[in-house]
Amino acid sequence: MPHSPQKATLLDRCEAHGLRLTDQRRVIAQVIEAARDHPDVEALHARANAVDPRISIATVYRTVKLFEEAGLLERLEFGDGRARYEDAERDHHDHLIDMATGEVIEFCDPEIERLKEAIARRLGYRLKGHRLELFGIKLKR
Amino acid sequence: MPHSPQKATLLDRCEAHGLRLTDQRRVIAQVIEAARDHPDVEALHARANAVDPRISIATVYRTVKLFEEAGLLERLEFGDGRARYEDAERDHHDHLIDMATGEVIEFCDPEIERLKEAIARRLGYRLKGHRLELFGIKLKR
DNA sequence: TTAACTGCAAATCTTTTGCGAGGAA
DNA sequence: TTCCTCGCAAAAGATTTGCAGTTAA
Repeated sequence: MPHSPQKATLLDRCEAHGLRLTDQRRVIAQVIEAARDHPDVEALHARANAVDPRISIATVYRTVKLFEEAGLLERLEFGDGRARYEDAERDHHDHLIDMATGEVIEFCDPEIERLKEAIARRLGYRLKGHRLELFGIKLKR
Repeated sequence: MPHSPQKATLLDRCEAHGLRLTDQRRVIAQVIEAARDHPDVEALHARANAVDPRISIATVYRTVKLFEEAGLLERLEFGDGRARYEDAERDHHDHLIDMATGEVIEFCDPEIERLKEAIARRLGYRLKGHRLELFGIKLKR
């Protein structure tokens, strides 16, 4: 079976952007890449500290901001007052938040993506970013 | 020409919810209803103070939270760290944010609304809330 | 070498809350 | 009368920043 094309690691993309690679940034990038959820800064700091306890939370804040400004990370807000982050290189998707449990389900619908583009164009804009969040309650059975 | 059905004022809906009507809440409700933009708490406080300078910002925070929990207001987040509010009774719409100017354009697309419902259902959820924000740059010409 | 980066602690910003006084029902 | 609400000021939570020492390139 064919395998999907290898994507550049977050670390490689940092380098490609000319960012200086420190030990701290290496660890933080690795933690983000390994994440299968949507960690906030506190969670990233905890995970990074498990690898290297010298990493301060200020550095995590500075690093996610830097990465986000470089377009390497996407900042998410689920309405609980904390920012969450995920690797921007992942295939685009939207989020459905389970209002009962806080669980976040990712999904991607090509038709809705197409509509986003079309609506922006109709309003006279080039679409640069977009965010769709659904909030729901699990149906019984 | 026919006129659209009269909607209950925010104040009436407060009363219908059994909320105690104080001078402060009356002013704040009136300010929200008169708003044609998406004011944050600071802006609401400033406008309320223009009517009655005795209204503290703590009361504005408490009131918007109360109104939101009663389902009378919708809380919006445009990614700048401050919550914004609008009357929940207004017809549903989404937002396109002009990344150059911060201007917010409202729109409503029936097809996208239908899709939101369909996607939630497909994932096994009943849709209770949703938020779509497009970020764009104005096309030349 | 040197500009960029880091940890620490203090500062900032938004939002919440304890308390005693005052007001709606 | 009896809670509920208010203003004030302090507290809390998330994020940013000044500073002086450290490090990648």
